Amino acid sequence: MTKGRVTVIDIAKAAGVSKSTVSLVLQGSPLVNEATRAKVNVVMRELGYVYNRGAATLRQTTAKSRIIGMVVNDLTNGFFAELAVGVDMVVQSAGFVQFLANTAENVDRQQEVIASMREHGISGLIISPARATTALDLKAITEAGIPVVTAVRNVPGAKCSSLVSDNAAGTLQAVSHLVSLGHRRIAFVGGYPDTMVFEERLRGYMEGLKSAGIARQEAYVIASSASRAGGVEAISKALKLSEPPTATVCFNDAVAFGVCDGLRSQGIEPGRGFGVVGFDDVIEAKAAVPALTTISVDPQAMGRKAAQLLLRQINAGKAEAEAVTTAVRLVVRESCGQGFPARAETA
Amino acid sequence: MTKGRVTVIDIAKAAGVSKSTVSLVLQGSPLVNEATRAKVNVVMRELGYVYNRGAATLRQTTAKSRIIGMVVNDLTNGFFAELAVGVDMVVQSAGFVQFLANTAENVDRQQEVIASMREHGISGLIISPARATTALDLKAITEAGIPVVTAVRNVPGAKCSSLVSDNAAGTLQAVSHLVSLGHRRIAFVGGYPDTMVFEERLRGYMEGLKSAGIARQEAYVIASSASRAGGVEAISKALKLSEPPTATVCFNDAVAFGVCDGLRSQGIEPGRGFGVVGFDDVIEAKAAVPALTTISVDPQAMGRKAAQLLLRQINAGKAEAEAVTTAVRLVVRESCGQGFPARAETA
DNA sequence: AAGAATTTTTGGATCGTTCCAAAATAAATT
DNA sequence: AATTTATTTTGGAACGATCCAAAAATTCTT
Repeated sequence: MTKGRVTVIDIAKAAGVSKSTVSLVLQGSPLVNEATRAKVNVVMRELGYVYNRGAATLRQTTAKSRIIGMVVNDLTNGFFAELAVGVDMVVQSAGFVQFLANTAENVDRQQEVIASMREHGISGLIISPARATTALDLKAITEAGIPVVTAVRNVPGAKCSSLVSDNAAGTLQAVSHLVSLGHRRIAFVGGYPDTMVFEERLRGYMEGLKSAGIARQEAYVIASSASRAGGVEAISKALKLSEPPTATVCFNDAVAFGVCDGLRSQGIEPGRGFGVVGFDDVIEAKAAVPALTTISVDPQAMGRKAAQLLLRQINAGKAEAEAVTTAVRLVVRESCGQGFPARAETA
Repeated sequence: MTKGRVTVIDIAKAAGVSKSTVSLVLQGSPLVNEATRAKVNVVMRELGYVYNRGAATLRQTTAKSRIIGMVVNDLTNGFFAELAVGVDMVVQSAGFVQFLANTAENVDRQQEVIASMREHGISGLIISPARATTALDLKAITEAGIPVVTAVRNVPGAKCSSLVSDNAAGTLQAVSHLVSLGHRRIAFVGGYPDTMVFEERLRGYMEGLKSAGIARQEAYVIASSASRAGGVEAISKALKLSEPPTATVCFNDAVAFGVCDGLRSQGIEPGRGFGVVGFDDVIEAKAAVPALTTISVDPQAMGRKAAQLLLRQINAGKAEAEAVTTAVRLVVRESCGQGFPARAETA
């Protein structure tokens, strides 16, 4: 409408002050007289002024763009979507905006988006790295002094903060729970063995068995894709064993659902004699039938925590790398039933 | 390390050319001699130059920030996460980055994030609006000449392009399918009646009944929240009717899953005599047991389409509002079984 | 070899903001 | 009234890139 966009100078002219004064108002400086502040604000509203943060960022040597980058390996997965939502929540209320990019586990794409984000001058980066990410991939950005927090998965050797859930503690709790219900033939199913998360969850499972005095059985560890389909596939293998398990600790909830599906297709109802425990506590876990007993990670809370960690580092100016692990807890619902052997079912 | 960041001037000095030449190289101009271009590129790499897109955008009157805004009402919902992923795909490969913000159906928050995005100079906006959004909420940004595309839900009266799936056609197909299987008592369950999407899907359902010569029954339309829990709730109401339905067309897949849960808890196995059809075709629909017959919307494809539409408008410079509806198709899987009354089940 | 035509390079000026040092104004003190 | 002190306001000069018109270097003509 009015040629070009409205700038501080237009405001200044219309309000009868200098551009410097307008700038002062913009930053909420206490130096400016209340009356003029009010006048300037009115004029800004009237002319429909919109702040040009790019120009501001350009000038300010020290200050930041108020943009944070969020890179996620698989937004299609509810867990990571929740993570992003958690980040978004605190980032938004701190007056930042988030760049969000999905890498679909593709490291090249990941590098591209990080580069692109840097061109836009992000003040910090939260990344749930693609599977094959190495410390080298993050070197450029960390060396530029931009605070980086890895979430969910960490990148060994990278000079940045990390936030991972206490995976081993989780599966250990899961095993103990199953043991307390009387189970002894407990399998660990699902997940890709070459990831650190798999390794840690498996370790917790092993420890759980050991502390219960149960001998470890090679055949009870069944890898598969970390999806519902993977769960179906894995449980069908498990049930073909000469001594099939009576319970499974699953790599994650998606796998656990698949396990339930697979059990049902064999005429076994999960939660009645057969115990299933998941990992992640995704939203559907509560609503499923039977409701899934699982290890709660609360990805949204994790996202919030990651964002807080990052913002703290941005504000501090100095990025001291911290490694934080977030606690995890067993949520008992219905998928492990009343114990094993099956006790009386109530109506 | 080196004091401050590396700028074109540093490059120019180090390469023995003027900053203008460096700028030309940056834009891939054909005016510059191949030899010097190579030299400049080498120096840029050596000094670890990163382009400052903010500065560039400031100067260029015409050009754009290469940022697009993406505002989503509920990223926690897999459907919208898929939508965002679709947008991200084409946006990324067009060399843009996306700001992504979640509004959690909160219009105030939505307005804040839009304002914030404008300050950052987005070149365009894709929005899946919060439920209570009105044309007024989008007035400021559309009037500023920024191309806007609404996706999934549209905002009546807003001067922007819109992309919605053909909801009525979808439920109509669903009803026809159920009718062809022999069903006559078909309910429509789930969803909030005050939304346009609900209205359209309901309309398709009505039309479907009508063209099959089935009388409409008030009691067979059962609203509920558009979630799994809502589905459980709605089906339990439906089953209490004196003449309970033998099939349901569900507002969306989440509701459909809830319906399946609810049926099972009453000892009815979905797909064996009782037909369930969903809407959306979320990722889990295929993997569920029984696999869900549903209307496929392919949110990711929709996201891609929305992004293409937006980019076209950004490139055209002029934002001619278009209303696009994307086709929808019935995906027959297992949740309607072999027909009604139940035919022979194969092993 | 001189001029014309072409290719390549180049200094300001500029985008919209913030910073700085200094000026203008108002209030308080002698 | 003349200072001193505190409060407000203000013009340039940045920030890092792009644009423009014009200069410099190169190649082509005759």
